[in-house]
Amino acid sequence: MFLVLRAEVEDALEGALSALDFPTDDLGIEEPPEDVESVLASSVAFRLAGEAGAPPPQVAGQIADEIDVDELTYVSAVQTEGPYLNFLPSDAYLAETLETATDEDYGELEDREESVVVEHTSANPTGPVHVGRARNPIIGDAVANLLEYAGYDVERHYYVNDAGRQMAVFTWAYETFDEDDLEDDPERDRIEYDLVRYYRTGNAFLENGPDEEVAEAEAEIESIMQGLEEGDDETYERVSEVVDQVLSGMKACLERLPAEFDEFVKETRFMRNGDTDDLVARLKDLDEAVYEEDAWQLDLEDHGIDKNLVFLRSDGTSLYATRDLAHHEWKFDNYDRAVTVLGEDHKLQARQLNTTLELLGNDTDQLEQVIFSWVNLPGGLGMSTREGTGVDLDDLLDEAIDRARQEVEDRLDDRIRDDDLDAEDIERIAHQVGIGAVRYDIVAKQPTKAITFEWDQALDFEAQSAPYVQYVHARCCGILEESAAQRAAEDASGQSPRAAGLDPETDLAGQGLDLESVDAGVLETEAERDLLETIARFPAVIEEAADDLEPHRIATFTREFADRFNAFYRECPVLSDDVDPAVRDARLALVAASKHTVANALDVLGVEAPRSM
RNA sequence: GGGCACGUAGCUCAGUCCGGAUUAGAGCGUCGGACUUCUAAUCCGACGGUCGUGGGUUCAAAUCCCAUCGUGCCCGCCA
Repeated sequence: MFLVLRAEVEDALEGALSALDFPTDDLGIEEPPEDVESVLASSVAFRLAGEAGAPPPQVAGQIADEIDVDELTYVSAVQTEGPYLNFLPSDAYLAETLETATDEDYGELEDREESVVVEHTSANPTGPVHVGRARNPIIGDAVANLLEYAGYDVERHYYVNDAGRQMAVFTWAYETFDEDDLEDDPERDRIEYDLVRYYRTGNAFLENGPDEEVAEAEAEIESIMQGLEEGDDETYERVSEVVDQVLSGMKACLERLPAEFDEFVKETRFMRNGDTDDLVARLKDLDEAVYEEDAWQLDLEDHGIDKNLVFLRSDGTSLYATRDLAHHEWKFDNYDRAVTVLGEDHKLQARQLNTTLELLGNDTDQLEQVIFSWVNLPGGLGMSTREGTGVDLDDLLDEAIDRARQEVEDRLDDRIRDDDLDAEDIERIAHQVGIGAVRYDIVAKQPTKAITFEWDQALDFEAQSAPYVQYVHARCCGILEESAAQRAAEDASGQSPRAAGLDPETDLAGQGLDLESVDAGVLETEAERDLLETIARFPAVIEEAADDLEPHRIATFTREFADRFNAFYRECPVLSDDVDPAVRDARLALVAASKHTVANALDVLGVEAPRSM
């Protein structure tokens, strides 16, 4: 509804400005501070003061006079406050917001009939997913959800680096060493924890082993890479045995978040189908192509990139970057847009990729990157799979769930709501809260900022965390369930004509509450109106966050929303006996609207919305 | 050395792209309050900030420009 209101205000303002012969290129539309009654404002009078030869407040007055409020649907009045123009919402604005928000899909924008492939995580299949990498699936999943809500047709891809030197090393190590050669037991009973030991042992051997044996190993690794390059089936099978096993374990870990994918795209696919060879041929034809030190490279200096892009090694094998170019052209063929979530260490490669794709004649406007900074351990220590440093995501999630479970149990005695949580409920809540807290903590921050990982901070269940927002959802459900129970009781005693209760799992249409007869006009308190205005903004927040690929804005919204809801909860009883029935119904609709808003906002973030907690 | 990002209360962060509403917002922590009333994982109040620093542009700068300092990342025939 906010989007419609904004369009209406823009039209009205533009009309008024041109009627007064003022320029309309900058309408100065902004959102007013919290203590101002209006939902939209304009500071355009500041800029027009010089031209008008009058002080800004006077100009604002002129403009306000020029706008005929009677012609507007969602604006009830245009007021000036000094130089500012304030647009106040009409009853129709609030009524329609209440009505549309009681729909379960509230916040989902119209289908744009545009496909987007979101590639994220794409961690090399070398071992367990650690916390340093966890930012990628958490942000990536949220970006994909966000685009889906914004009306795009989204596919989620994990690009599997199964052709690089790392995998050749891994394959060699896996085939060469035995269980006896490995120093430690697996840290966890899952395949990637088992196999990563070979990878670590192999890398240590290559670094410190006897020269002669290392040379032999290198020869073997080289032959694996050559085999892959030539499309040799046997080599592919050998490497796949390692890749598929490790990947299956990583997949299981990511599913705990859950971060799920529509497709795991292997880079060997673009070697085996000939795309990489074709691409290399086309790259060689570019003006920027140079042959230096026996390797084919692209000199991108004229395009602002100092570092050459090597696309064919002196031994004739392709590189990750080469195959990624083929990969991206494939994306362009199959999707309207492509979004990639990358760590900041890949920034330069992303620029090279972009520039090269453009040189190859692609329209790179359809390619966007979301860059995030690294997660470090306290003391500035990094996380590495090869070296085995870092916190495993599995451990973080286990710890989060344990702490959440403890929290639920500690609070059990103090609960007022008589819904008797059983063991299964406790486990459910522990999972929803624990994992939700981890995801929220990461997705709520601007990805460009570096994060230092600290247990207590990541697992803080207090305000500004997932549980804070989840609690609002549980409160909504509590009220709706309670109302259902009350109505059922009334009906049983013949006091109420309404038989159906309200099921918080579904929307209100078709339930006992007759939305047609709900009158938003009875919502008169500031708390109610503030809440409704916040609900009204949700679709606009989705749109803006999606345009900029910034899911953290949804998290910011959930906090503002939770604040507003808690104010409403404190000041406006819904089910008390002394509440007028019309007010009660309107407030129930408001609670239902709140529930859908917060549930869907959390859904975008990939955080579950508990019915009780 | 060069490139890119980040620097806002003791701590963790919004706000910065698109400059505007006499006191720059939250949370944590500290201190003090609120559960006979739809769940207190909540709420109310107090304390706490030269928005890294210095210039500039502007009627107006946390926000734009320049410089500078600090931190992170990158500058491989690795991925």
